[in-house]
Amino acid sequence: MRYWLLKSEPDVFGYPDLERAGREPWNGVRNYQARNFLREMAEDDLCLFYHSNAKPPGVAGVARVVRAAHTDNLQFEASSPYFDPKSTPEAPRWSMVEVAPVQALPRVVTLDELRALPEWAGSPLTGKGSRLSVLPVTAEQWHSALLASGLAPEDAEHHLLTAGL
DNA sequence: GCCAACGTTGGC
DNA sequence: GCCAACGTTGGC
Repeated sequence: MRYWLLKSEPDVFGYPDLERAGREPWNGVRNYQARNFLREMAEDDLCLFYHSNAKPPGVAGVARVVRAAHTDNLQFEASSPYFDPKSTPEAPRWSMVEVAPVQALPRVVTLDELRALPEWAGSPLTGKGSRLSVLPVTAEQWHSALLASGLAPEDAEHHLLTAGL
């Protein structure tokens, strides 16, 4: 059981959109490092849903991986912005997972707040100029972020989160 | 294999 | 809207 962070622009697809959708393919990732992390994800791994390009940017919710990595077919669709002419069905280059909502955080934990937490020092998220959109989160980072959101400590425990699904 | 040009991300 | 940081592309 691992923890991750997924970035999404709320103007395009925010945490409330995930709640409405119920389930969403995390497609369109076209960065090799991010793709490799997607491929490491397992079903029931938990994700911090991060709002990028937001005011303020920060973690808005918790999501769960409901399907492990498989082919992102948008890479084959010429009309898609995520089309990759160099990829072939025989050797697909890009993968996606599917995620489902777990719960909205009582309060958005902003990037500034995360930067102030010692657990987040050295994370690709808080580093200057990092653009990585899928990244691993340590258990310490996970708990510190959820506690900062105002979740009761017992609710910040992942097994209670998953039990409440 | 180098690296300049270019496109994108995402905080500010 | 700006622009720094970063990844990718492609000429050589």
